[in-house]
Amino acid sequence: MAPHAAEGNRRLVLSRGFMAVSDQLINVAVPLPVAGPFTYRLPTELAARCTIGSRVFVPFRTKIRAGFVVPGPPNGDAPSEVRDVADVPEEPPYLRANLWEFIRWVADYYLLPVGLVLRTALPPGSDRRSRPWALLTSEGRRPRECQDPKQLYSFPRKLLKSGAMLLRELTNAIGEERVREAVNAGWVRVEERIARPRASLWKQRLPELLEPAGVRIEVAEEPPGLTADQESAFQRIEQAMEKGGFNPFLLFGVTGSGKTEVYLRAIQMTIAQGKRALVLVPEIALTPQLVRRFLRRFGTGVALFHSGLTPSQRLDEWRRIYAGLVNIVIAARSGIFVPLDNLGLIVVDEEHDPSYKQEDTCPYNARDMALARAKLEGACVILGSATPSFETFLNASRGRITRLDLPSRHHGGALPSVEVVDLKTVKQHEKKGAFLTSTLIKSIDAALNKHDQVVLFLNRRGFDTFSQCRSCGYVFRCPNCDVSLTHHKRTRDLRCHMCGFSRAAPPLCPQCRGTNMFFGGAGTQKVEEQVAALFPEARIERLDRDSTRRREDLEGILERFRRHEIDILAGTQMIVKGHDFPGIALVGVLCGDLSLHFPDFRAAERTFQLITQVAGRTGREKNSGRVILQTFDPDHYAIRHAAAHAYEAFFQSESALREELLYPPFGHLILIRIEGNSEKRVEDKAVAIGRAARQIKGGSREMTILGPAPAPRRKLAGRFRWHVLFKSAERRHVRDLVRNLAADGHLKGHGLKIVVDVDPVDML
DNA sequence: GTCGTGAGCGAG
DNA sequence: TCGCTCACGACT
Repeated sequence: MAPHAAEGNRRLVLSRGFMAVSDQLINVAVPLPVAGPFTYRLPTELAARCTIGSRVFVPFRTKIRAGFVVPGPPNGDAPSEVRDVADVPEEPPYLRANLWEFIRWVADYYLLPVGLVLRTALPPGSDRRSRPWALLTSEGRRPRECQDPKQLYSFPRKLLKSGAMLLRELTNAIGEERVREAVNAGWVRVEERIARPRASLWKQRLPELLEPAGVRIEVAEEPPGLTADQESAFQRIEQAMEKGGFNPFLLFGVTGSGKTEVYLRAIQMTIAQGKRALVLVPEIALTPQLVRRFLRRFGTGVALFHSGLTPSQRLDEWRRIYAGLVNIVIAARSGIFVPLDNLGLIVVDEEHDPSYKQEDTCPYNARDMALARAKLEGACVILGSATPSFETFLNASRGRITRLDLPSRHHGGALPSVEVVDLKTVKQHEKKGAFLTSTLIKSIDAALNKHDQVVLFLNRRGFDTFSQCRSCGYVFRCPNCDVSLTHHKRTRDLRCHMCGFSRAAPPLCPQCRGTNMFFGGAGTQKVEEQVAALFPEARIERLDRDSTRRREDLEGILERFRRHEIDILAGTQMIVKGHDFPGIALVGVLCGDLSLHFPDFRAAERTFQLITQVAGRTGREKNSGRVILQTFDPDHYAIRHAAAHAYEAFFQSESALREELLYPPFGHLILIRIEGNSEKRVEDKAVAIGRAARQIKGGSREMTILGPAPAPRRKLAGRFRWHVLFKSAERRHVRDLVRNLAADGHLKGHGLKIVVDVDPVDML
């Protein structure tokens, strides 16, 4: 039995350890980018506190490190001499079998080593490793005055007193040479030691976790009544939940249709069934309103889990979740791995948001994995959006996901009318580089006269998009990232938006020594400035990554806007996220097609989503919502359909293109991203992978190999990037190709980072 | 991720 | 000829 089961908390009671009859073999997964699990022998004396899911300390290569006992038969490839588990800390088994099953599923789907997924899934501090210690031998304790004079040096007091110290400390104290001599003389011996976590850690902190201080929220508020649409959507969910099992829904509701209330009802139902709910939101820091609403409704049984927390806060939340002290978890994408047991519902809010996709060493898409996890756990899923991702909508139209519509706004407001302004026909002096046309200026004026609020949206940040010499055409570029630098007037410098590089803005062109440097273009700062010049009476604020470095800045600006202490809010994509402001009468999209010409097949989808979302900021609760959509490309289908609020028409147009080119979800993509400091080596590797892939492919017409090619952002944060893209109508073809490449050792290279990105989202 | 191993080249 | 650096690949 567990010697440390927390009192009054049945969930933390350890199940009986393994039978302690004799040493037995167990499987251990280590949180490293290696495949696994590995087989170890569990000494009899450790068996009692060890069970499936336990953290164990095992010798792994030269170190002792943390691993996790996982179910399954011993590894068939294990050598005859397996090593012994070194220690088992006294704590509950961390890794429940269902979470492990999910981790394995993710690893398999994304072709990742299971240890890597395990690492991303674990709470902070669970991965520990041993360090070498210097131990004083009995020989070393003996007085040795009459020996060789070289041996007369004294050891640090610490070593003599306690008989052990970190090898590193000893080396610092007496030098590497003397340590070596002491070891050779047999006075000191080196041993790997891992600090055992204090058994009290789980026990001690739990009572305070049961009653988190200072988080008490006022009693749960009474839910408001539902509209007819909300009611019928909820009823479908309710029926499915009564039936139980895996049930995926797309909640397709226009902006302001009250999707959140449907989530809240579904969660309430989940809790009434004695189950738990996981709510994923794109960027928790950007949605304080949503979080507050959940806390108001459900009180203290809510945990927040996101990267903005400190490691110890994260661990505390993780423990509360693990211990079953919360019924609801609101989390960013990494929350897909929270140890929430008895899962009845997963909500993915704004499911189209690209931030659900993690791009770095462990690429996964939390939205897709929400479906996978719900399926494994037999839970219900609600994917909510006003502008569903193309993939989700196609799944819904194919009947794999049940579509629920909220076609009207819950306060009876109409969708705003959108007026398209063709920037091609507008005179240059009107635009002034800040895209302020006379139509827009007149509309702002009219709105301000009625004491209404205005939102101006520009899909870029900073003072300029770039800075150019008008004489010779020179453009400042980032030496690390090869993108044009942005001029910031306040700090009078040029900055790279990719890596943060900055340099002073010079008065002369470095190429032709001309004085005609042009810091033109448009950014939110410039917009703010010009609008301020045009409307000196108006209270104007800027909302972008620069003006909201800290989270409080963002909340402050949003709060003041809500209280109507700001008349005009100019901002970038941040403005698009689901903030609910009733008083916005006018939305100006300064240049709708800035996102349209990215070298990415989702550019049209993204543009449609951005315009639709920002347009949806207005016309709530009032009928007077108005949108001015300025664009150089008014005939583009993404712009046209966004202006007409015609999601399905957009979907049809996009469908034809995607199907023809076999883009997702008609085709399946795997991107191999190769990154490194030496472009030559990166390129060589990319070429080698491309060649090997074509060889494996042979004459097969089942798939397409694109590239190798330098990535659109060829240089990012000082590293060169190339990629190779595989595409096929059937998923298994590209998967098999990548597996073959990996088996032949093509997907590793020294000094290179090679990432296999299944279902890539950001291909820049 | 990390570290021991063996190949490859420089100082003695 | 010893010894250093660097790429490789395996980790139970």
